[in-house]
Amino acid sequence: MTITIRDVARRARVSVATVSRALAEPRLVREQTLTRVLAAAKQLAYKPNPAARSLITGRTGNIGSIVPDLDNPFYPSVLRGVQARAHQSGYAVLLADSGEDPAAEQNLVHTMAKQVDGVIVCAPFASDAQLADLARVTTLVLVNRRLPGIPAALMDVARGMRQAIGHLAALGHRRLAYLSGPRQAWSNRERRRGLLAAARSHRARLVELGPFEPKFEGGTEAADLAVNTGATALVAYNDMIALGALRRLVARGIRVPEDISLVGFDDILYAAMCAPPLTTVAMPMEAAGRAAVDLLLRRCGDVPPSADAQIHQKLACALIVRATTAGPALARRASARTSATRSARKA
Amino acid sequence: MTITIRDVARRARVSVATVSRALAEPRLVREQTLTRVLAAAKQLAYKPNPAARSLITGRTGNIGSIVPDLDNPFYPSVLRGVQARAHQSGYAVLLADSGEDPAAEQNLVHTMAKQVDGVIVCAPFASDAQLADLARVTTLVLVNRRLPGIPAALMDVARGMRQAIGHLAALGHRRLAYLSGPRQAWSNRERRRGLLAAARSHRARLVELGPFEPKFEGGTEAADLAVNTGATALVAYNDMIALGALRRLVARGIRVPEDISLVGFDDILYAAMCAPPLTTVAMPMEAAGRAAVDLLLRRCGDVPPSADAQIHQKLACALIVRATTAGPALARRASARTSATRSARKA
DNA sequence: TCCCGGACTGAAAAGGTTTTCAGAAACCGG
DNA sequence: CCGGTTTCTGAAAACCTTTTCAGTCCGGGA
Repeated sequence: MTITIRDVARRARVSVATVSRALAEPRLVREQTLTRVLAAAKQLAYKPNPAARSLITGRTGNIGSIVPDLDNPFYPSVLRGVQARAHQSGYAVLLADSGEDPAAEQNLVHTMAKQVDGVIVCAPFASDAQLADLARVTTLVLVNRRLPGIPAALMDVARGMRQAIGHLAALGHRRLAYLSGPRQAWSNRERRRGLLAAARSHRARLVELGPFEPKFEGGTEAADLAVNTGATALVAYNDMIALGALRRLVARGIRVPEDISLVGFDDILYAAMCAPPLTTVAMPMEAAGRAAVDLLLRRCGDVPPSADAQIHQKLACALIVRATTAGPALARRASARTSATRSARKA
Repeated sequence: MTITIRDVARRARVSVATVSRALAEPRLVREQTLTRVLAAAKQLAYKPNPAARSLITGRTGNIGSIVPDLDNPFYPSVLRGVQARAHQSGYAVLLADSGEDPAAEQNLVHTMAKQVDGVIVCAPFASDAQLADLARVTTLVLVNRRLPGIPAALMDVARGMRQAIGHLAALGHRRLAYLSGPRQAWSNRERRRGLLAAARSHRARLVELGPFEPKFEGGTEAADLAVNTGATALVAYNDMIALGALRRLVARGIRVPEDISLVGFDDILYAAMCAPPLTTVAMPMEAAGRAAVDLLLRRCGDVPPSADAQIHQKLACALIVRATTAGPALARRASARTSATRSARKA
């Protein structure tokens, strides 16, 4: 039933070797035979069996892709980039959701290893050692995580933070609060570091709150704590927290941005959809996905290794000013009217 | 370098056949040999080569999964279910994004066909004929799409719509507007049908608007048209449109739900996060993903086909009442104040 | 005329596993 | 102790492709 290379060979009256060559390296066969083979292949709708091919070549044409949580809109966006670029290069994508569990991540990579040419992994929680282990079992590319020796698609978080804090400082904010994400998360550490540096250079006071779960609920919790700190502007670990905080602030009658400013991080789809639309630092998630694939294919030797090939690719972030930031002067005036911010000033 | 079944055989001093049996059908080998083989396999960290295996068995252990757009939060949720269930059953998931293009869908299925045991596809736009074609090239399972003879994970949209309209009718609404999704989309046709039936049985007047792009922008457009129809309640094709409409209404000073009620469809993550939180019909997306995998594995013969096996699995939807619906009495009073709704009443 | 090289093609090995078939070993009742 | 099962094991075929190696054929130079 299933049609193989022998069928094509028979129909074109050549050997299987010739068919293989005609399809893989056309310049190795005579013009006349080539057309005969191609015609036969087309008529029979021949599709090479990838299992047989990969058995002998050792390559699979697949790329693994591990994300911690498909419900976090950040990752589907990365995936989109991965998927698009991979398909463009003739690769298929194997998807796995690790459920934020580093142990599961390990397992997934191990089981995947044999059926992919490499793995792209978003692993905010795994330890450096764990990742180093994984790099030993397969070709690994990280997204949003820097580790010496392992290729990675990174984002210029420091610059994004500088822009965000610069924006707030320019508006006149001097007292900031950071709504922290999970303490062990690499990206939280990195964002925090960027924030600290930026705050220092702008001589802004900064209090750190949290850690909070990087979800909507975490944000509502964060908001309640933040209003008591006297901060005039809040910088959230990510948009989910920011969105939760936004909603909670509004629910408590604290106006954004009049009473308090709010900056998110990531620029997920909803950041533009909420009311008021969220000022946030846009992370180039799709581009990161594409970059990761490029790095991977370069590593796999599919692409000739050019001398200037970096193993770390850093992508630009950009602050997107929407409607949750404004000057603190308004906030001070307004605070006389809401008990929430009044008590916050006392603190 | 790579360690094969022969290495295990040699170390356990048995034949490769025995190793294969020990790992696949342990009851076929003697206790004593079994432990020897298992020990050897473990020591060598032996992992069978899936290519070699699938070459001979004809099965791949992979499930293909095609979604039209990863940016629509509906699909990552489905994917989550697919992924979880598949992994649970020892299958890997091949992901592809068709970009809402039925032609690309065809291609993807064809290229995937050889490396998967079956494909789960969300194809709102493909024609029945196209899908029937695909079912001929591989084992196909549809999500959210009914077609005779092809297994599918469906959702009880009609019931969801009945609940939604019943809810609005109970609040006193008699004039509804449907913010339609893409005309060719199967789910739009189905939701529209459910809505028409429900509206009729509640003797509510219904105007149809659109079609709109099922995105946030489509919703803003829809809102502008809807305010002129005199409808007191809006039912949107999906949450993205509803969210867009919500934001546009609020921006125009039309209060939701006081001036106009709004019901979404899907219950994507953001539906609970916006302000006010969206009343919507929850679609069991993750459950649908799981159900699709179950149907697929049953079709593949992995699971013994029980007599009562349905090829169509229908999952329940449920209206989730949040804060965008209220009685129209308020709306009427309020309309005197906003020119938008005043002009709408004239229309 | 002969030899050499290049262009093209075919036979066969290799890749790692499962599965069939037949043979060996163990067991049982007689 | 023997014939007949039953249980267990091994050799080898099969899966489909790529790739190596050797060969054929042809033209051109000596």
